[in-house]
Amino acid sequence: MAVSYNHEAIEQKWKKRWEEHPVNVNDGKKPKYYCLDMFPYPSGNGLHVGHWRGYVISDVWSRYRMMHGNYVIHPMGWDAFGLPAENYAIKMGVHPKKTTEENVKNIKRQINEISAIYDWDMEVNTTDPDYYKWTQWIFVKMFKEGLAYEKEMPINWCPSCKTGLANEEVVNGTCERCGADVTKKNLKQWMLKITKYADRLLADLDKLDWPEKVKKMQSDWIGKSYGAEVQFKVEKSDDEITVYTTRPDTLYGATFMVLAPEHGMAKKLATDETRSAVEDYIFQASMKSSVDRLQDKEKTGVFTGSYAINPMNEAKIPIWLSDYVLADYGTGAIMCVPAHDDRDFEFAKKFDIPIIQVIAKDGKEIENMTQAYTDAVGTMINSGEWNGMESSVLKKEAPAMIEEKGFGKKTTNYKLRDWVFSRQRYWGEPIPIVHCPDCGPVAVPEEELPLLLPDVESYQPTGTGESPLADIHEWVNTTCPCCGKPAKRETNTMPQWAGSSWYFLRYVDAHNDKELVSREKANQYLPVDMYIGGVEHAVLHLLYARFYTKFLHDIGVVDFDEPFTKLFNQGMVCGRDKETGAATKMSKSLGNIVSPDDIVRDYGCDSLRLYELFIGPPELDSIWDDRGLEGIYRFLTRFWKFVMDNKDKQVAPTKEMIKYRNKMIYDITQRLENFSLNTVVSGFMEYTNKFLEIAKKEGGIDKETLLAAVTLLAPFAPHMGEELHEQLGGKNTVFERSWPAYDEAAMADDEIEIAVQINGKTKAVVALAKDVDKETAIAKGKEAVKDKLSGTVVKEIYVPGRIINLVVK
RNA sequence: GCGGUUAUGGCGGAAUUGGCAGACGCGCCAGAUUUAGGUUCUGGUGUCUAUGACGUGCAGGUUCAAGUCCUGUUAACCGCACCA
Repeated sequence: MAVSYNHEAIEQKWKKRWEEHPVNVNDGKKPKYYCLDMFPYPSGNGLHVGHWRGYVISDVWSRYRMMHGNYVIHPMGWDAFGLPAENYAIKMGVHPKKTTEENVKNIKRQINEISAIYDWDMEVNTTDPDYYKWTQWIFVKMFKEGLAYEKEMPINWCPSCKTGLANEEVVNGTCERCGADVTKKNLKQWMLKITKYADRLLADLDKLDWPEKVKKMQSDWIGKSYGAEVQFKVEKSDDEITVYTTRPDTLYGATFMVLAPEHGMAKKLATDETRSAVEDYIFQASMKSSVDRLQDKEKTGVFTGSYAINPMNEAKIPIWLSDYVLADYGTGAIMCVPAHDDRDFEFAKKFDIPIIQVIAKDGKEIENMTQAYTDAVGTMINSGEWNGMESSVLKKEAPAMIEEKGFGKKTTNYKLRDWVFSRQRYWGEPIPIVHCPDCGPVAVPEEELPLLLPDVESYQPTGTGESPLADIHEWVNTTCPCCGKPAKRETNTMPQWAGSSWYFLRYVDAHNDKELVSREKANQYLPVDMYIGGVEHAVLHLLYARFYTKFLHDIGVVDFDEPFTKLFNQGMVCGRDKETGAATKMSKSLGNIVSPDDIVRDYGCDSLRLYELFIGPPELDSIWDDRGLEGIYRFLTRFWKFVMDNKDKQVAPTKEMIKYRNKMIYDITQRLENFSLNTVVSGFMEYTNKFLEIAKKEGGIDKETLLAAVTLLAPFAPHMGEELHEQLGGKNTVFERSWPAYDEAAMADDEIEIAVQINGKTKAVVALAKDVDKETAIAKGKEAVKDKLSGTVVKEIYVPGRIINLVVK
């Protein structure tokens, strides 16, 4: 009688064994494969089963690559700067470093429960001075290259977190982290010139094997548009206003102009009659929060009293101010063509401004226009020398024509803004800059890095726009590295994204104290072949990491300029709402968190790993169900028994065993290659059931089939894989074995069951030889359904291996 | 508003190029084992007015044949949101 499945004993045994003899070793000859997880923030809440999902997927994939002869780089680390530790410090007075250490310890313990092949020699922690030395070093390099610069401007400000935010961190006008309404605050900030890379960040998306959705989100975020800048003279003045338009073809249809209230010319354009109204409007606009401005509402505006001259036809058009025009996009001023733009149409209707159509839809003007005609399709009318041209053609040619006339120039624009990089918080990398009254901002010399984050008495953000570091006078007051005179340190810290934008480089050379990463190692092991993580980083982290990589490429640190060749986004694991049955995000406040710790104890790591995959298609959100886990445990028990009961029977392989063995290898491999991991698990169940059936009939199963099944299962349930491999007489580790190969000839069926339909409805099933000819097949089909066949067969369809359909009238 | 994803039994979900809808698992029903419960094993399980008909959000269409293709439409979720 075989020993029954004891997950605890087996898992303990193999965890220990792997610790002594790691299975993933670099012999310097195997080709590398870099499989990366998005590294976690070491939260005090620990991991829940949702976190496990991505880690299990990446580990299965890593082990699968290993069995294809790769040396797999599969590291893990900690993105440990950030607000929760700092907020905890404010509340409890515990140093964030201490909190972080404790959390890392706990989460590392939890992650080890997964039994993934993480190489802890590569571990990095963004809050480790040996690590952030290089985060600061990159900043210094950017500063020296002119990519990091200071600017005073109104930035997004979270009044709750009391810090500035990047555009990417503002979600629907609220703070990405805490949900508070974001306001504007005028602050001197460090900025990173990510816009310099806009074109490359956009163009190189084509090189990436990423979900289309993510590529689309990035390209929308970069938001490149093509158009023209056109200069309009201001009537009775020497001033000119430049507008940006993507529809220069409609230039003759411009009947007014709108400037953002923040536009530099706004006040100047006011006349004596309009001055008070204009100033009032500008003031009101400045008081609105981002949320107010985003809200769907009627357009507001004020006439400045001034007029602009359309350079094409000398037409005099009124200049208005309105907050529907954004100050920081294009030139902050637009020409308005109400006939062909929805927003301009709405504005013109409200303020009774004339509407001139310049594109004839279907060859004629639209009568009683009730909405703008925005397609660039139709013949130009009311457009002087452009009359008769096709709008879509003119749209492309107009910028050059305008440029030729000297009225403006062809240009492109981006929605992407430079990255606001300063945070007025404590728990981040100090920005390594000294402000000297004479020399201006000077970088801390590279040999003085890391610039250590000093201890403070109070972690409380000041709220004034200064970081808590500003209160540490002995730290702030220093000397200028350039001229030696008294100077002050920059007191802002970097955003959490700084450390996570390059960590994947550091893993492969984590202990290098001379360089960020040695060029040899970087080029040998990178880029990342497979990056697995949640879709929530589609723009933030992934865009920043691409930017950093391109910069490091440009300064010669690495030879590649895209960090992540392939990206996979796993879906969330949700809880179920007890009342509605609807899927809800697992959260502490809803009390629907499932902890992996209990499950590992009760069912074992292998069960949890398989269930994380079986729960649903890996790219979709799924709902956790404890009963599903029971089913997996039953399967593993059955599989265990199947192998243990048959391992010593020494049964010679039958044709059927060989056939199903090959089919199993084929199916599992195909599904795995397609990342259809839920059906891999169902495949294991199906084939196990099939083999149990055969074993019952034949008195056992041949050893090669058992070994194939165990080998296939190993990346998914590694402990059971190892143990059964050993039980079957295998030496060392199952992961030394190559992934099983299949023989297509052996898996072919001699007979294929084919449905026989009459008028598309299945009436019978016949077994046909695999190479049967059409006549025989149809004859057999007819024979099988002869009782049900009435009328004349007008058409006979035979699709080999698929179907016989008799069309009867 | 624009863009995307999704919709299949009581539940989670299967279904290369259009080719037997509901694999696999959960749950449920019946039986075996057990003093009993649980475990395990065997069989069954889409619906209905059941030898047949109907069934993949809804309404049409193409086809010998549609979950799959086309047109329209609804709902849920996600992303962007006055970017001129």
